[in-house]
Amino acid sequence: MLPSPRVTERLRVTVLGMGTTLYRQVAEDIRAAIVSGAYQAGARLPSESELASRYGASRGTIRQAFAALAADGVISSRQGARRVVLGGPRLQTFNELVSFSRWARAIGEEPAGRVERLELRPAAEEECAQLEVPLGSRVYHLTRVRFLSGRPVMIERTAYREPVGAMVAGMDLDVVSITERLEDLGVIFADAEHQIDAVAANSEDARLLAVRPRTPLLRERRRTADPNGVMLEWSDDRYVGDAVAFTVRNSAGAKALSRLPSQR
Amino acid sequence: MLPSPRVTERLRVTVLGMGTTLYRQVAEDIRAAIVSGAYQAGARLPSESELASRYGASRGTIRQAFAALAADGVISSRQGARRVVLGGPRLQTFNELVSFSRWARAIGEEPAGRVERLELRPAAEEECAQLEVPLGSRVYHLTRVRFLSGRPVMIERTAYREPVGAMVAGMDLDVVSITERLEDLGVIFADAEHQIDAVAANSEDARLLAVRPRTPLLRERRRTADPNGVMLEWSDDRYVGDAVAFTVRNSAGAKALSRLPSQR
DNA sequence: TAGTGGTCTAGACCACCGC
DNA sequence: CGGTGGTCTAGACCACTAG
Repeated sequence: MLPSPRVTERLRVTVLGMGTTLYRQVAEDIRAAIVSGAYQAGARLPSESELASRYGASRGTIRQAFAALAADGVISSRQGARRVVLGGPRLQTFNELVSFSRWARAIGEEPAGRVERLELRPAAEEECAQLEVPLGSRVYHLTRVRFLSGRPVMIERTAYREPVGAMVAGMDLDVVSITERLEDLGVIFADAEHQIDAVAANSEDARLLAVRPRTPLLRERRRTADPNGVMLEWSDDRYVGDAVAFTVRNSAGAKALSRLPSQR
Repeated sequence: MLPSPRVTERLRVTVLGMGTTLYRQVAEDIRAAIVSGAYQAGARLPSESELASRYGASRGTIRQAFAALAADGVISSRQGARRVVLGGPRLQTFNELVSFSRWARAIGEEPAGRVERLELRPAAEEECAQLEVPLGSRVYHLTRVRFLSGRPVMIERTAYREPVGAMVAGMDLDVVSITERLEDLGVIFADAEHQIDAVAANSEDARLLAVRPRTPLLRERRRTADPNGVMLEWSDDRYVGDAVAFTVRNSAGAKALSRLPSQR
């Protein structure tokens, strides 16, 4: 069941701590109650007005909490009826999706990486288009094999736009998570676009991943931008087909996925 | 530029028409202005207060409009700074993602389908789990090859839960879009979960898609639920690897995608 | 028909950005 | 520092669901 906090102004400050907000707290309480099994898939959740009085909050705040859960595909709602719990796997944070290392640790595996190549070279035509830099620009290009608990599962080939490229070049490349290191340096990753398809392993892929040529690989090409929409990186990541899968939730109200005819 | 409607109560009704709401109208206006090129990628959008006065609306309504655009990955926002237009492809509606036919028409191709098998049989263990029906239940199982402009690009193997299965069985199966037909019959598809990975074509896949065995296929396994969270269908769709790709947008605030270690 | 979510208003205070 | 978005309140009316 959901907690029933007695809320006074003083207590609320105590309960929330710094940096938290009330609607996030409400959302987390509901999420926790669902994860704990108190609300099974298909269960009807408390009404907005009940939660509002229970938390001493206004209806708008409770609606913000529900909206956050709906955006994550955790609940559904229809006018006139109570909100309903949807089943399905827990979703990952944005950061876990951009950083292989964060993702690996989140699922209890030990991430590792081996740098294959790092070069500063003129960007290929596709890289210029994806990074939105002029033709002929030079970009840093990094190739790494990534491991989960010792097994090679992915090759990443990433082009970094300046000035991020220079930061990467100046890094100790044995560091496991380049993303986390960049964030320490003040780079903010805010928005990513993932394009997912299937390709056959070429000879380099096969060698680096220790699979036979023509083995099916799951390819994720990803552009990541900062909060102003400036492209920071463009990556071609190839996963061993039976090592990984992507999951997408989408609801009638939230369009996050699209299916594209492939150009090649 | 965004339109500057003079808003009186009377005019607003005229402009909006039936079934529309003000915040949707505002969102559509902004989206149209972006699509038209009036706001390029990276451009800063008008402030909430400016739009509020321009539409004669409250700030909350304008925020609802922006929230809808942010959920679609069209804009980003940070406290203290104007909202910014993000680039990227237009997203598809939920309906276009669940229905192959709708998707095909939306990208200007002619959809077609050839029924390979339709059978009523006991559900496999995985099907029971995915459809959330008891072990031993019988489900309708449909296998179809789908074509884009005459070329076979996908095999769908779909299990329908009752009572949807019976509707499918009673249908003229030469109908191109089963999904649309079901919606005519009152079935509402509200929420979908897509799991995407890469597999090698088996002999049946190869024969039906006219490719060589072991060709890489992009596999999408999809569960679709109604607004109450009741599972309606569970489908294993396999696309020819070079025919199709999926695109996902995700931002720091909206978690829709997750990456999973594969079980098999 | 009573309850519930959907939409909307008109305020308020704060944290943060950029000039 | 002024402007902006983030959070929150306390109302209101309507459309829809469910019993």
